Amino acid sequence: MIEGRKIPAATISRLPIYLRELGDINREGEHVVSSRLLAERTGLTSEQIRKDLAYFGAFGTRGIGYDVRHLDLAIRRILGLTAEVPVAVVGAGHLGTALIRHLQRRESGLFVAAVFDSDPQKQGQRTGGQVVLAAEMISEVVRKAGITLAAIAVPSPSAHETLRRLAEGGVGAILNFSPVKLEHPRVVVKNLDLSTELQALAYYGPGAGGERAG
Amino acid sequence: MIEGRKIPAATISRLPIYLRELGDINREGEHVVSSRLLAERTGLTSEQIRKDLAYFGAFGTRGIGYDVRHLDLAIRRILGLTAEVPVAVVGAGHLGTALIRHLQRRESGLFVAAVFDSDPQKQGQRTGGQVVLAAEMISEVVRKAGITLAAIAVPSPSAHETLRRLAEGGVGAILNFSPVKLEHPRVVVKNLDLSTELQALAYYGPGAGGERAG
DNA sequence: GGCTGTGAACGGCTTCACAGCG
DNA sequence: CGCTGTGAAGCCGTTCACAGCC
Repeated sequence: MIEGRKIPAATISRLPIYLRELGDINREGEHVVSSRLLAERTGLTSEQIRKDLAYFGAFGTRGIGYDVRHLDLAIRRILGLTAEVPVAVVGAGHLGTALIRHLQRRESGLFVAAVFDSDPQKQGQRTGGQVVLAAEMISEVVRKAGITLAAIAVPSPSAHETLRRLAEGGVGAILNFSPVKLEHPRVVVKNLDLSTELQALAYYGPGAGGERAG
Repeated sequence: MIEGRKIPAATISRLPIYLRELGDINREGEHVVSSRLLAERTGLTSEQIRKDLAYFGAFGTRGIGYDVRHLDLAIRRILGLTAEVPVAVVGAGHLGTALIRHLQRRESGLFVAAVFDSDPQKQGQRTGGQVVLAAEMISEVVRKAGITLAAIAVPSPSAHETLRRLAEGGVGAILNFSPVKLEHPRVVVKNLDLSTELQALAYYGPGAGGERAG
C-alpha cells in the first residue's frame, strides 16, 4: 500500500522504536534484518511491524528482509527527521533540563534549538549549550528559527499562555508535561503528566488487578 | 456493571484525570458534578466517562449527577490510593528529581518513600526530603518498606539490573523512562521514553501529516 | 426533564492466514 | 523455501441511542 493516507497514530508512535533498534543493529554490523528479529528485539509482533511499514511502501525484499540502513533512512523520511529537527523547550526546571539532556545523548534526529523560562534568574544562564531566553520571546524566536516542535515543562498556571505563544510562533506539535488539558486547532498536543501516569500504575502495583499496561 | 472484571487499560489511565478534576471541583465548592461537565473540563466525552465509571459500579444519581467527594473516594479506592502509596525512585538525575518534585506538589495519593542512585557522589545527599541510597540496597529497602510502585530514571545500561532488583523487592508496577524494552512476568512495566515521544511528534510537527496524537 | 447506566452499532487497530515474490 | 505484503477476520474500545430512575 503506497501512500494510501490515513496512518494510524499507533503506527506513528512505533516508528521511533524501529528507528532506535535499527541504529543498534547497524552498529552491530548487520546489514539486513527480518521483521521477526525486529519483533523479538522490540517486543512487538512481526505482522505488526510489516503492516506498519507497508503503510508507507514496500521497503523489504521477500525471502530476505529489510536493508537496515535503507529502512532507517525511510523511517527518518517519514517522520521528517532526515535533517536535524530543531526543538524548543519551555521551562528550564528539572524536567526541562532532563529532556534537554535526553535529546543531547542519542542521535535522535532532534536537537534543542531554544530554551525558554519565565524566571529572570534562569534567563541568560546556559542549559545544555543554550542560553535560556525569556518566555516573552517565544513567538518571535520560534518563528524566526522555523521551529515546529516543542515541549512544555512549565508549572500549570503558565501552560495555556505557553501554548498560545508557541502556536503563534508556528509550532505544529507539542509534548505537554503539565497536568492541564491543552488544545489548539492548529497544533497537535500530546499530554503526558508524570503524576497521572504513576497514579494509573498504582492500580497494577499490588499485582491484584489486570496485567497489561502501555 | 458491578465487578464484571476485565477493565480496559484505557479506562484505568483516565481515572487519575477524573481524580484531578474532582479535586479542583471540590476546591471550587461544588458538591455535585455531571458527566457532561466533567467531559467539558477534561476534553473527553460524557459517554466515555459514564462508561468508565460504570465498570466499577453505579456511583451516580440519575437526574442529578455524581457526588464529588463520594466519586473521588471511589476512584481512589479503585486505584488503591486511599492511603498514601509509597513510591521508589531509582536514579537521582534531572529526570528522577523532576519526578520527585512532581509527586511532592499536588496531593496525588503518592509519596516518594525511597530514592536510589548508583553514583556514590549522590548517595547520602538529600533529594526532596529523602536520603539517596545505593542501588545495591534496592531489593532490601523496597521489601522492608512494602513498596509496590517504582520509577526507573537511570541510564540504559543499568535499566535491566534495576528492574531485577525492584522485582526482587516485590515491586508490582514500574514506570520506565529508559529507552530499553523492560519485561518481567510479575511486574507491569509502562515504558515511556521522552526522546521517542518527541520523535513521534515530529511527524505531526510540519502540520502536513495527520492531526491526532494521544 | 435531566442525567445516569448500558446494550448495540461502529470504527480502528491487531492478528490471522496466505498469496506473491526473490 | 523464506520472508514480505496484504485482504479478511477478530477484537477492543468508543460512540450512539435509549431505557431507567430521580
